[in-house]
Amino acid sequence: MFSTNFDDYCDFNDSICSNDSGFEKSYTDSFAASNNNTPIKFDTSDLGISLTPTKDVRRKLFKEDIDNIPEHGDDKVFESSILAMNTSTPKKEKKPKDPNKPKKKYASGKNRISRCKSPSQLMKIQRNRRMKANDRERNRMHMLNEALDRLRCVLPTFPEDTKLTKIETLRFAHNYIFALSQTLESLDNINSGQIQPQEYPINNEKLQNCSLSGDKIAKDAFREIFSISNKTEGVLNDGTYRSFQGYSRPFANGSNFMQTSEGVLINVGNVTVSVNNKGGNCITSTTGTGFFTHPSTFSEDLHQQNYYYQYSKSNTYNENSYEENNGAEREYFNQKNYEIFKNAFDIAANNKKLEKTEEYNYERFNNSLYGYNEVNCNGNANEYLHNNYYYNDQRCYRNFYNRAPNVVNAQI
DNA sequence: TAGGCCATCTGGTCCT
DNA sequence: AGGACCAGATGGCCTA
Repeated sequence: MFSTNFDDYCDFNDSICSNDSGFEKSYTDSFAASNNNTPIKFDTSDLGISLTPTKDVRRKLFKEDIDNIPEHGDDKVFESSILAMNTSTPKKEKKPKDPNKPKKKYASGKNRISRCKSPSQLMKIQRNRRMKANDRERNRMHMLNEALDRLRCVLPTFPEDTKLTKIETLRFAHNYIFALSQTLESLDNINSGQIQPQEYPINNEKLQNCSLSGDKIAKDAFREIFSISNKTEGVLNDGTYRSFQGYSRPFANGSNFMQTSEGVLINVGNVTVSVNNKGGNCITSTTGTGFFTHPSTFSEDLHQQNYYYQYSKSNTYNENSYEENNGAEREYFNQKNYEIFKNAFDIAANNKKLEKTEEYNYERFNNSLYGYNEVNCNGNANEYLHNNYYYNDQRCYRNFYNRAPNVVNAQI
């Protein structure tokens, strides 16, 4: 059988395994091919030596694999097994050789390494190369994972007990960056005076196509749909839209942009970004083909939830307490909002509809205290106050826009 | 139990 | 020659 001395498999130098990989020297190798050309591995832990990784290595090997390893000493069988190793990567077409390229002055590849080497020596070299390559590959993947971890950390939320998958992290980052960039750009336009109050038609066909595709809304698509470059709407005077609601449709006058005394509201295809200069920001997402609401936003204690999240621990609302609690105590991103936010983007990206649940109760809200109607729009003080207060509660606009309930949203 | 996610091994390819 | 990168294969863990 094979040697149990690690040095026999690592006879070049200690640099074979890097020091910073977080792993001890590992050894799992493919020595031969079975009858069906499946690469064979074996675990040297059975040999009484500790060569298996000590952390995060879950790979275990089976006895039947070991049984297929050729007997030690039969170098010809061993070598032919190596040569017969199956390759999983399809071969690519080789580039034509450059006739002007000077020839190498020495033998290369297998011929060179084979020179003056016995088969057993050759196998040692091959194994050590493989070990080094495996170690490098592990380190490379670890660095990639570390980069993903750093990306997770800079996303707006990262609950302690929840971890985005790799693909979720990338998708979430893409959407988040886009939403923020659009917000910044719009704010710049306001500050520079490029945006002037005016109406313009929206390209509903392109908006629909863009929304149905489930693709991420790219900048060009955004401009094409909304012609946002120098057209938007100015501040409304009647307070109708002071509530920071998310829309998947243009606002009442056809614009996708709205500025109020409390911030700005921007429609970006599937995503609405609200930047509130007092009470926090909001990102809302819809599929464009229907609306949906995270069930949790329909719970009876919504009032208390919003009250707590937006206005800290204050129990009553008035203009004074609003200002007083506009400080660091406010919890802008919590577990609940993270899930809603993530779900919103996920649904928008995949064009999925949320299944209705028993928690949907349309009638309950039609005449609710927070229901939105034309009277409210025209300035009923009490209702307006509530609408303003529940700026991330989409229910109150359902009737006004005659749309199905509703959207998912999140406060950031 | 199937499917998703992940870590790891592996050989091929490209480049220095 | 050797390193980086890639993609296929594999098996473990977890969850619905």
